[in-house]
Formats: sequence, structure tokens, C-alpha cells
Amino acid sequence: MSEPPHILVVDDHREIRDAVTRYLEKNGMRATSARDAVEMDAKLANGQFDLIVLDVMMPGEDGLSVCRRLSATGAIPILMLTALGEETDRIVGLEIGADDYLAKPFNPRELVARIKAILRRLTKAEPYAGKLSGRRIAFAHWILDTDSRVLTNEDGEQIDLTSAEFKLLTVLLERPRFVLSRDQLLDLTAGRAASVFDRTIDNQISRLRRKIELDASRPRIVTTVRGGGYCLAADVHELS
Amino acid sequence: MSEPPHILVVDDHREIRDAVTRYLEKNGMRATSARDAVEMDAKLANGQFDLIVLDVMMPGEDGLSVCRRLSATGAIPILMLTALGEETDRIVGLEIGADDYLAKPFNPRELVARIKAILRRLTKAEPYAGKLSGRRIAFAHWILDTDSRVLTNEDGEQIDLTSAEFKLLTVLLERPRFVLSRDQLLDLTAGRAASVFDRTIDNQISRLRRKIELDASRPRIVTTVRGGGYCLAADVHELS
DNA sequence: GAGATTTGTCACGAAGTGTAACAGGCATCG
DNA sequence: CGATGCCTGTTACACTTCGTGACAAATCTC
Repeated sequence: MSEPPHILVVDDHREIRDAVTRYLEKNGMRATSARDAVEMDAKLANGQFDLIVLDVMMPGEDGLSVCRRLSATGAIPILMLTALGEETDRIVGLEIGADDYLAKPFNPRELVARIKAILRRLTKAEPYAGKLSGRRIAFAHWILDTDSRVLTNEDGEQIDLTSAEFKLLTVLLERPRFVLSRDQLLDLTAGRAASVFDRTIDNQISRLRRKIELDASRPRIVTTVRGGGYCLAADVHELS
Repeated sequence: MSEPPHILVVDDHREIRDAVTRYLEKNGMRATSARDAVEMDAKLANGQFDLIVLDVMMPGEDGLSVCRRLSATGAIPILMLTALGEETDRIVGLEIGADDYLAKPFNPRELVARIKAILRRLTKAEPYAGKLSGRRIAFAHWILDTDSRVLTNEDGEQIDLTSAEFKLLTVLLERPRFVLSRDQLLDLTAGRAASVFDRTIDNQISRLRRKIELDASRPRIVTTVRGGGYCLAADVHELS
């Protein structure tokens, strides 16, 4: 989530929708709103969202049903808005699948805090080395220990990687033989967007090659795709 | 938990304590109250409680500190009460260990709902690897005895840790492979916020490495994440 | 309360990273 | 085939972030 998180606000009351989206935007998030379940589905189909703020009481398909439906796939976290009444107990009680809920009337500040808490919980759940954490990954003539960030070759020679090099290599290793643009790499490694003439990735690739290629002037492991980006050109497999 | 759950309410305001305990009892729970951390400790020592409702702002040891202390053992779930202000973000941001929080002024009904939610969550899904409760923790080539604060390696060699080193190591061991910022580390170990150019954590990391790393100049157990913080890069498991 | 140990702060050198600049390579077009 | 312009690799350098020795303050021990 390098970009500001994108929140979809689903509520049938115009005032609430507007107030919430405005407040979220004021707090550095992007916000889109939908009036009901149908509109929500349409927007979900098109855009990429990080979280849904969902009102329970809605005409048409109600919030509980929507929540059940969405959480079945587990694809997107949900924060429910409820009128403080019987429903609260039900939402909490039934494990509908919402990640949190907030009773109306609520303090917008708390809404933001809880949204952030959910997002943080989710992103934080990912350890530093990503999916490869705690493993040993073999590729080309190297074995990477994703804990200690050390590369070992067949001769037992060891090379330490810096944080940036390690992160870059990890991102590549997770997608072998797949071309990643500089933009994607920068996003995936540093979580930021590239400025116009950004040579950061080129440089890091250069530094990485110096460490892992047999002949850095003729790279075989991390290859350049002209006009495209870079690509890890090797088989990758995990060791026990 | 076949018996009604027993809740300990810790708040320095008499009215809140009384109102909350009354409300909890009306909802089928047992409730006991404590005025401050000292009284809380006394009651904890005697009775058996299922959950603590803990106010952040208290004279004497404050709620954050108490929470940190209690959650280190992981023995009892905590719901924090906060004035909606700066602290909310901090509580949510740092992994203080609270299971949920509620902003004042709150609806008592919501308090009950959240308490029930926590209790339900806990009785249901136990397998949470985060907190360490065992007294012998194995990681890398070491075994840490959390009672005596002694590290033992495979050769039987023993190393004493100072309390700061021990606390730091413990905090890291509870979150293997997660990057913790200096701010978080300082907060979690010492319970204070970092001043602008605070090198306290750097130093403690340095001292810890000297004791636990094979080659302190090339750390493999506690790795540095540039711009991020530090990370425990090893498997951690409790022994018996 | 003196001495030992532990901990926090300062300072400075070392290492890592981003940006700019430039050089060389490759493609396109005439 | 040569000129032109874009893309990439690499060096150099500035700037930031880290590691750690030294010392002072705080804490513990006896």
C-alpha cells in the first residue's frame, strides 16, 4: 500500500456519505462512495479498494447480507457502521466477517483511527521478507537466506546484501521470469512512485548485479528488458 | 467459561467505575473495580479475571504502561478506554497489546458488545503464536531462560543479559521477522517516546549484538532495516 | 555510601542510498 | 550506412542513516 489507501463508503444517506468521504480525504486517504449494494458492486468491479465502510441499514440488499457475501471471499476488509441497537450484538455475535464495527453516531476521528488500525493490522501481518520469510531460496548459483539476508554460492562464499538490495532481490525472486517495470519495482521495494527521471532502480540493479552476477557487464541473472524493465532470468526454488 | 465472565474495571473516576460495573452486572457479568494500578495488581493477585477494562489516563502508573506490562505475559485480554485524542493513534499504532479500545464518551452498550466480542474471539481461536509465555525460548543458536535472563548456546556457554538487553530481546522475540522502528522499540521496552536524535536503541542493539551474534560486525540474528528499524531474523519457539 | 555495573548521550567515522551527470548502446529514419 | 534520439549502465558525490567508543549519569550491590 504505497499509495494512499482507497476506501469505499457505502451508505444510503447522502449526508453521511459526503461527510465521511470528505473526512477521509482530509486524512490522506482516497474515498469513493456508493449508495447501495448494486452501486457498490459496480465500483468494486472497476476500481481497486483497500477497505469498505459499510452501513448496516440500507434499502435493497442490506449491510449484513453484503458483508456476509464479501467476507466469504475474504478479499477485502470491512468496517460496519451500525445504529446502536439490537443489531450491534448480532454483528459482533454472529461472526459476520466484518473486521470491526462502529456505532452511530460516531466520532469521525475514531472512524479514521479504526480504519487505520485495520489497514495496519493487515499490512503489518506481512513479515519483512514477504512470502519468502524464513526460507532458503536457490537460484542460479546462489542460495539466499531470507532471514540473515546472506547469499551463499557453491563454494561457500558468502555475500551480505544491504536492505535495498535484499528487498529488490526478494521482489524479483517472488516473480521469476516476469518483467517488472521500474515503476513496479520502486513501488514494491520502496513503496513509492517514481519521479520523472528516476534512476533509483537502475542504480540498485547495478549494485545488485555487481554482487550476484559472474560478469556484471554481461548480466545473466537479472536481465534488462529494453523499454520494459528488469527480469529475473533463472529458476527459483525453495529449499526445504 | 461456563461461569459468567469476571471483568476488572480500572479507572480513577468513581462515577465511571460504578456505572460500568453496574452495567456489566446488569448484563450477566461479574464486575470488580480498582482505582489505580496498585489496587489492580492487588486484585489480580487474588482473583481470577477474564478481562480488564483499563482507562488510559490514571494517576500513578498510567494505562499504557499497565497495558504494556500485562500484555507482555499475554495472560489476560485488555480493553482500553481512551479519551479521543492523540493517544488513540498511539495505542492503535504501537502494538501495545490491547485487544480493543473504546473512546470516551462511550455507549455502555457498545462496551458490553466489545467485551463479549473479545471473549468470544479468545475462547474460539486459541492458536496465536505472538506472545511468549514459556520460560525457555529457542532462537538461532541460543536458548533464552526468561526467568534467569541467561542465554545458553549449544556448547553450554552461558551469557547474562542486563535488564535492558533482556527487555529488548524479548520484545523482538515476540515479533520475529517483523520490522520494529526505534520508536516502537523504545516505547515497548522503556515505555517512553523517542526524542529527536535518540540513539538509545541503536546502542542497546549494538550491545545486544555483541553478546548474541557470532560476528557482531556482520549481524545475522538482529538485522538492520535501513530507514525502518530492526528485525529479529530467526525462528523462535518455546520449549516445553 | 563507595564501588561496580548498567544505561543514556554525544560525537564522529562508516556505510547505504538517491540524484545528477555522462558515456555508450540500440533502434529508427532518412 | 550514418545521424539522431532514446534508453540504460556506471561513476561520482551529497546526504542520510547507522554503529560504536567514550564518558557521564543513574542504578544496583554490598
